[in-house]
Amino acid sequence: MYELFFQKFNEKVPLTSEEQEQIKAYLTPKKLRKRQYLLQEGEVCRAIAFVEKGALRAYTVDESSNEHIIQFAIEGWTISDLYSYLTGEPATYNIDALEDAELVLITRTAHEELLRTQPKYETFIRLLITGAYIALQRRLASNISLPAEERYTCFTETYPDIAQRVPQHMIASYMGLTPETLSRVRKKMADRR
Amino acid sequence: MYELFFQKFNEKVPLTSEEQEQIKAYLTPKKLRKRQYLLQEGEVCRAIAFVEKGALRAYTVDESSNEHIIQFAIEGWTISDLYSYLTGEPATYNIDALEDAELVLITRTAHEELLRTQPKYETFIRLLITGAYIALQRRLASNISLPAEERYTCFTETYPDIAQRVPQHMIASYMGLTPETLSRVRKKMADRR
DNA sequence: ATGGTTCCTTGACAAAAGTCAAGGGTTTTT
DNA sequence: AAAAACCCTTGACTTTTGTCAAGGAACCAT
Repeated sequence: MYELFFQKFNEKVPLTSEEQEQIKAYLTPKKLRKRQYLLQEGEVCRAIAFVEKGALRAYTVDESSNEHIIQFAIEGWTISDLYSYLTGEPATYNIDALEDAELVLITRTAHEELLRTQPKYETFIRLLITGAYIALQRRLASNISLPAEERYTCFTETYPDIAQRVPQHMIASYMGLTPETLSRVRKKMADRR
Repeated sequence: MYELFFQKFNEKVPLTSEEQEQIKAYLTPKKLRKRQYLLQEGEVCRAIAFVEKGALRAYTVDESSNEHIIQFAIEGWTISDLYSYLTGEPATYNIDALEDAELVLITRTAHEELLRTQPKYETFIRLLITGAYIALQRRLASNISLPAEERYTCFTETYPDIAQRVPQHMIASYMGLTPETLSRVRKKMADRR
């Protein structure tokens, strides 16, 4: 159940098996069916979810009830409303499963205990967030400086697995485009070959 | 010289004065004149810069030699090409001073020493990056889901100080707009009052 | 002081993206 | 097996944004 989680953990910070058992005691497994919510806007985000299996997304809904996809997460990645998680403020994101999923949850209390007692956990989290920050900065740079087509190419090259598993209209939303526009961009690309 | 740096540090992680002196020994002060580079694309980013005074920006230059502003930093904030800093890869950003500036540099070697020897430093860095990550996620959300005008309003409300100190065309670039478009957006807003 | 940047604005036009509406192919549900 | 929901595509049209060009104000440097 925790294989991938500890694989990723060990890649960042090697653990002895005692440390691993110690940490494991704080983790909560959770299964989610497709379309089930992990978090709804307005609730407090109680856990960081590491994806062992399946796919999830985080999204907002605006006044015109358009969905805007903030983030995808598949095997090996984490997802949460970090702001809500850390501050206890109501979440602004919804998170739900795009496929049946198996998660490893780090609840807020587990997080705080682990930070207090296990220095390697703090290092792990620091590296995790640093990686997420760098990835996000790339995404933002591509968003403000590239035209739609290059943004899409860039996305499919960086995340070929997500591009295949997720409906196109969600990818459009992730890139800040309408489904129609992405459809046309793809057509134009196809016509050129 | 390090007042603001340690003020911010203590807000996140309180330090004894011995700890503070210990950390201070690893820091490097640096002054920068307006228009001077802190980092040029292709170099390796050797330091995280904390701004004690002044204003800086990070930006990329594309094939058509358009500048795209990735980040601003004024008093109390940090700036760097974090990816280059951590991996030693050549930087993809340029960083320069928009006003005469006083910086506190954390060099890569200082960073590693501090991580090894001073647990509170790791906590400080973790909180720093977490804050940056959350801010970036907000910026991205506003970028993909809001029209230009609301994005601009949101920016000026969140960073009124930056909005006033920085040339408009840089703010346009930061938001992924041309200077002309931002100028028109502002005109439209002004006409409505 | 003056000549040169830099910065902002405006106009006319072009390109990109959004909106609305319809249709058809899947998959899911009942 | 039929109905419903979902997803993608396409067309016609509108809105938003970008591009190119010009001009004027403010700031700088010699």
